[in-house]
Amino acid sequence: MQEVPTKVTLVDVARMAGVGIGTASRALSNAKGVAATTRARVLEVAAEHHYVVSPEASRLAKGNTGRVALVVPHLSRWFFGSVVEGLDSVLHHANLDVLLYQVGDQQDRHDFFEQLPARRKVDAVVVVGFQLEDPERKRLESMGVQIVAAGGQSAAYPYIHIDDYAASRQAMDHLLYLGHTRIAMLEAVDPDQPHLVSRRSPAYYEALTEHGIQIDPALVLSGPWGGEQGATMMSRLLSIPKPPTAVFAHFDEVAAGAMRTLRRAGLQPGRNISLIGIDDHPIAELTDLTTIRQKPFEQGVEAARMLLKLLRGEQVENQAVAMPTELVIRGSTAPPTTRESR
Amino acid sequence: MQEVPTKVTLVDVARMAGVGIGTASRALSNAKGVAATTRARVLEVAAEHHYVVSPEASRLAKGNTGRVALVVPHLSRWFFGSVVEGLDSVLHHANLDVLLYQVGDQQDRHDFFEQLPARRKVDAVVVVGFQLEDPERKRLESMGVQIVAAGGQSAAYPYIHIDDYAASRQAMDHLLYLGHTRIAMLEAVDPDQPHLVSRRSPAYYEALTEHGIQIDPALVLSGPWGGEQGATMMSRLLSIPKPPTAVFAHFDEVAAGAMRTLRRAGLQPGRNISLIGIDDHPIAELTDLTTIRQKPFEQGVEAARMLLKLLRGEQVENQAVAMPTELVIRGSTAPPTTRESR
DNA sequence: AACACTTTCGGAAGCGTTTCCATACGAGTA
DNA sequence: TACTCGTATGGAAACGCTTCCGAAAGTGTT
Repeated sequence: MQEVPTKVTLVDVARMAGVGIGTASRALSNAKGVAATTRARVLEVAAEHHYVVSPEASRLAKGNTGRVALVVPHLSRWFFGSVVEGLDSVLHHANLDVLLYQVGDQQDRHDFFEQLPARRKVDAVVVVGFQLEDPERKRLESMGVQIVAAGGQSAAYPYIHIDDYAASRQAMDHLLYLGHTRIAMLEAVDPDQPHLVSRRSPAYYEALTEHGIQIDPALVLSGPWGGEQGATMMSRLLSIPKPPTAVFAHFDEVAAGAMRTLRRAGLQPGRNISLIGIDDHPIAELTDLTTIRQKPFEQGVEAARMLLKLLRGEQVENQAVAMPTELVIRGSTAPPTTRESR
Repeated sequence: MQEVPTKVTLVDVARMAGVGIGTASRALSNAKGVAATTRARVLEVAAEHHYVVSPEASRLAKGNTGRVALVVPHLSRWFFGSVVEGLDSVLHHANLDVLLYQVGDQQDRHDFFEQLPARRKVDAVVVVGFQLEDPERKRLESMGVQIVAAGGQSAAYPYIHIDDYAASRQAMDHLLYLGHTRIAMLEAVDPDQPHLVSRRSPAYYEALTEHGIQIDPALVLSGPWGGEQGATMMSRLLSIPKPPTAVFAHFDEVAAGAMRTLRRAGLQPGRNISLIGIDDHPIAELTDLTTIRQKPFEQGVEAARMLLKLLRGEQVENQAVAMPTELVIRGSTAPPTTRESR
C-alpha cells in the first residue's frame, strides 16, 4: 500500500558517477584522497538523485551511533523542559540526534537502566535533574557511554548545576537585610529521590545563625515538592501562635502555593508577609514573586557543550560547572510592618 | 583510552547456547518455529551475558528504523511538555525510540524539513501543536513517513485535538449563566503561525449574539501569546470608560497575566471582576483561576496510539479525534456585583 | 510400512556502509 | 632512462543482524 520512496544507494551513485564504490564513499564523507573533480562529480550525482546515506548502514560499519540519550524525570515542568531545550539546540547543531527517555517514577528509571535500552543505541547519556545511583553509573560506563549531568550533581561524572547553597543564601540574606528575623522555610523534598538532602536547607540555618537569630523549629516545614504542598504548609504556618513575617520557599512553585493560601486568608504578600522563592519560574513573574533566578536553558546549553568536548575525546577542565544565580526583586518582599515585626 | 566494553554478538550467543545463528535470532525476536526449551536456553545465555541486539544491524537487515520523530516548537511550556510526556510513554512501551526535534522559530522549522534530518532515520513524525504546511507534508509523505498531529489540526493527516470552539463556548456560557453581559475577550495570537485564526474567537461572538448581546469592539483585544501580553491587555481594558465585568482569556497564562494587573490595581478576581481561561495549566490551580480543562498528556497518549495503528498498517477510523474539555470552577468567577452589573 | 505433513533447525545471502589493501598512474630524482 | 614515492582509485571484507531455503526429525494417516 505504502509507496516506497525510490531508494538510491551508494552503489547506484558510484555507478552513475562512473567511479568505484570506495571512491564514492570517500567523496561523500569528505575524506581525503579523492581528486577534486571526481568528488565534484560524485556530489553532483548524489544531489541530483537526493541520495542520503543510510544511517543504519553507516553506523553499523563505523561503530558509533551519532546519538545521545536524554534521561529526564518530568518533561512537563518548566525546569526540565528548559534544560532539554538548551541541550537539544546545541546537540542538533553538532549533528547529533537526540533520543528522549522520560523516566517518571522509580520503576521507569529502574527499567531504563536495567534493560539498557540505550545500549548500543547512543554514544552518551545526559541525566537531567537527578542523581545517578552508583550501579546505574557503572552500568553505563561499562558500556562505554559518556555521562554528563545537567541540573543535578555527582562526584563521579561531569555536571552543570547552580550552587544551591549560594542561591539560598541570596534569598535569606535579602530577607534578613529587609529586617526580617522571624523567617520560615518551606522545604521541598523531591519524591523521586527522597533521601537527597538539599543544600538549600543548610543555607537557611547558617544564615540565621550568623545573624544571631535563634532557630525556631516550628518555622521549618517540609513536604513533597509542589504547589499544593506549599499551600498546605503555609496554612500550617498561619495556625501557629506567632506566624513568621517572611517565608523562604525552596521553589517558586511551592511559594506560589503558599501565596494562594495567603490570598485566601485575605493577606497580601509583600504587605502583610514576605515571600521569596528560587527559580524565576514563569509563574514568579505572573504572581509578582520575588525570587532567585536560575537559567535552566543555559544549563542545558553548557552541559551539551561539555558533552561535545567529551565526545571529541578532549579533556574537560572543570568537572563541575556552577551557573550564576541572581536576586530578582518583585512585589512579594518588603520590610516587616511594625505591628508584625515585634 | 576509552575502554571498549566486551561485545557479545548474536554469533557468540548462538555458539554458547549450542544452536545455529538463525535459531538464536528467532529465539530472541520471539518468532515462532523455535522449540520452547531451545528458546529458553538461548534467552538464558543471552541474559547471562547481557546481550543486546545491535539496533543498527537489526534495522539494516529489517529495513525499518524503529524510531519516531517528535517535532515540537517549545518544550519548556506546560502544554507541549505534557503532550510529549504522553507520546513518549506509549511510544516507549511499544519499543520505539523517540527522537526529539525542537523547532523554535520558523528558521529551525524550515531547516528541519529542508535538510530532512529525519530521512531514513524515522518511520514516522509527530507534529506537536502546530500545522504542517503543504510542501512540508508532501516532503514527508514522499519519504514514506507517517504523520500524526497532536494538539494541532489538519485535513491532510490524522490528528488529536480539543474542540476549541466547544471549549470556548463552555467558558462563555458559564460567564453568561452567571449573569455577565459585559464580557471582554483577550485573544492570543500564536507568533509561530500568526495567520492561523483560532476557533476560540468565533465562539465568543456567537455566544454573545445568541444571547442577544451587542458586540462591543472595545472589549476585544488581541496580542501575541504570553502572560505579559495578558497583563498589558488587561491594563488597557481597565482604562476604557466602562470596563467589562468579566474577561474570557484564550489561555490560562494570558489570564494569569491579566490577574496580576487586577491585583496591582487593587481589584480582586472573582469579586470585582470575573476571569476565565482555557487549559487548566498548573498556574490556574495556584492562582485560583476558573478555567476549561484540557489534558495534553492524554492527547499525547491518544496520538501515539493512533500512530501505532498506522505503523501496523491498520486503517484508522477517525482521522480527527477530539478530546473532551470541562469547566473547572475556582475562585476567579462569580456573578457580577450589583454596582458593576448595571 | 510407506507416505505426506509439520515442526525445528542450520547456515547462506543480503542489508548499505566504511575501511583496508592492492594496483595503477604520474611526477620527481639521480 | 630507470627507479622511488605519493596520490587516486577499485573492490573485497567486515559490521551484526534477519530471513529465506533446504534438510532433518518427528507425527499422524492409510
